[in-house]
Amino acid sequence: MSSITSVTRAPRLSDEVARQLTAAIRAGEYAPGARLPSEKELAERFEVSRVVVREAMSRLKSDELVDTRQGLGAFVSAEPGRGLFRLEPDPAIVKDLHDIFQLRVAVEGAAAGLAAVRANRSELAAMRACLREMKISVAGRQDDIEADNRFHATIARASRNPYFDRFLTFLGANLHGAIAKARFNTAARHPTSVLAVQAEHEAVFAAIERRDASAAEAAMRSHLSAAMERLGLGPFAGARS
Amino acid sequence: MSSITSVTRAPRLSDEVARQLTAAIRAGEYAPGARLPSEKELAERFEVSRVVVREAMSRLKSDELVDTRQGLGAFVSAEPGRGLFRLEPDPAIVKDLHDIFQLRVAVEGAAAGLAAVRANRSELAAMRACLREMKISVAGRQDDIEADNRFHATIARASRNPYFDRFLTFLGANLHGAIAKARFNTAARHPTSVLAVQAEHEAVFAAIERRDASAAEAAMRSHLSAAMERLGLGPFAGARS
DNA sequence: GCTCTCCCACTTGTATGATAACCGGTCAAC
DNA sequence: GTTGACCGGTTATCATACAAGTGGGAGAGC
Repeated sequence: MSSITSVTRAPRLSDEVARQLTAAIRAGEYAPGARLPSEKELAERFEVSRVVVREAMSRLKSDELVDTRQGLGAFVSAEPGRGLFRLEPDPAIVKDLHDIFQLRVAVEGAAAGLAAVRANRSELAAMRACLREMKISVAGRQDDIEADNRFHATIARASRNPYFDRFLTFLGANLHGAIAKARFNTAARHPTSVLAVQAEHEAVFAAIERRDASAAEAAMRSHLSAAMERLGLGPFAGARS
Repeated sequence: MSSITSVTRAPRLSDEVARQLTAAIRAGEYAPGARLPSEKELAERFEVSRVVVREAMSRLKSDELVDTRQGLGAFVSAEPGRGLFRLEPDPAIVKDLHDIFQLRVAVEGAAAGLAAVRANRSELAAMRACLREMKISVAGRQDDIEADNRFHATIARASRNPYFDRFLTFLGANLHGAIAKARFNTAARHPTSVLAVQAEHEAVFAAIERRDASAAEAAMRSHLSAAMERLGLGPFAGARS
């Protein structure tokens, strides 16, 4: 085993200043509406130049944490961090992964319910096409992740609620890396699960096709809950009793 | 009617540069992984100083749209805007309001289901206290928005999933202003709804207290769906059939 | 004493020029 | 062929200056 490791690069000063200011505001050190110290004073306090402070402030402004007015100063927003929902990059902790996935189960379940009511003919056809593709892969004992993702994305789109769509895309992008890793780790232990997955997908689609919102939601939740277990994340605790 | 209106303040240059760069990246003008023009070149192109460009870049970095490396340049992220979910401030359009509220119904319903399984004694007590407070207000034909919000927040917390909690707080903050406005507009038309609201809240709590996840979820959805209708947003289309 | 105006100190916004740190490539030296 | 010094280009940081906006206080005018 070699002790060689990638070196830790010195973090940018503006990153660090932004981090500390964000933390201070979130901790309530500066109440909403309160005025922050001037850029000059912050620069002295952090022992950096004003440019660095300004770049940090620029990020806080973009996060709607503060609002600045020329000649007056910088003020903490009335509702800090209101227009923004952030997820830590690459949630490595299993607990976090479980919780985020749980959120996805809830939202995508509801999306499937809506899709059952609202999906049009072309969207149903798209889902059917994905199922066909996956079935071919299943015959070869393989999974087709690409068609899988497309199937789920089509359902999200068919909910006809762009916020469901966007939020699921967002969650998907954040879970993607972690899922791939978990899939790799547990692949050997569940060699036959591709058949189960295919059956679950078909159950979801069948419910959507017959316009049964309640069944579609239940089927999607059941599918995703099973997926959670396959990934070693434990079950969706609050599922239908 | 006076023609006096608030003056339009000249936007900050860094805001404008950040806006244009963001748009360009989102439009795919710079593909993921591609290198952006150097700060010097961007400064010349936008006819601003390098400071302005750097402040704009600082925001793009914070949004995880680009990644910079000293000596190399700025590169578009592999998955632009991955760690970030944004909502437009003050969604005025009823359609958007409906869609966002629908998302909330789905998530908060699931949260109630989880709370039924996981809520501890102190959380149940907190919910009970909120109900009592609201009941007092109901007797005086008034609603107690503060206790109402606290009731919902307690359920979110009792889901024991911080992501549900945070996301609902986030949605709540974004809906708050619009809800207040809608409430004001429709208050006169629904003078007796406070009684209905109280009954709905009690149904939610009763289900949570007897640990019935399915009933808690249904009750919460029914409550929020009714709330949507009271606000003139139309029903939650994909509700349990 | 009251009011109005002007001025000043302070703050943020922008520009400029300089230096340090860093990167990839070139090319001579060995 | 490998090494290592060097170079041009890029980001990171700094110092300084000036423009523009704000609020308050000094002081004139009444």
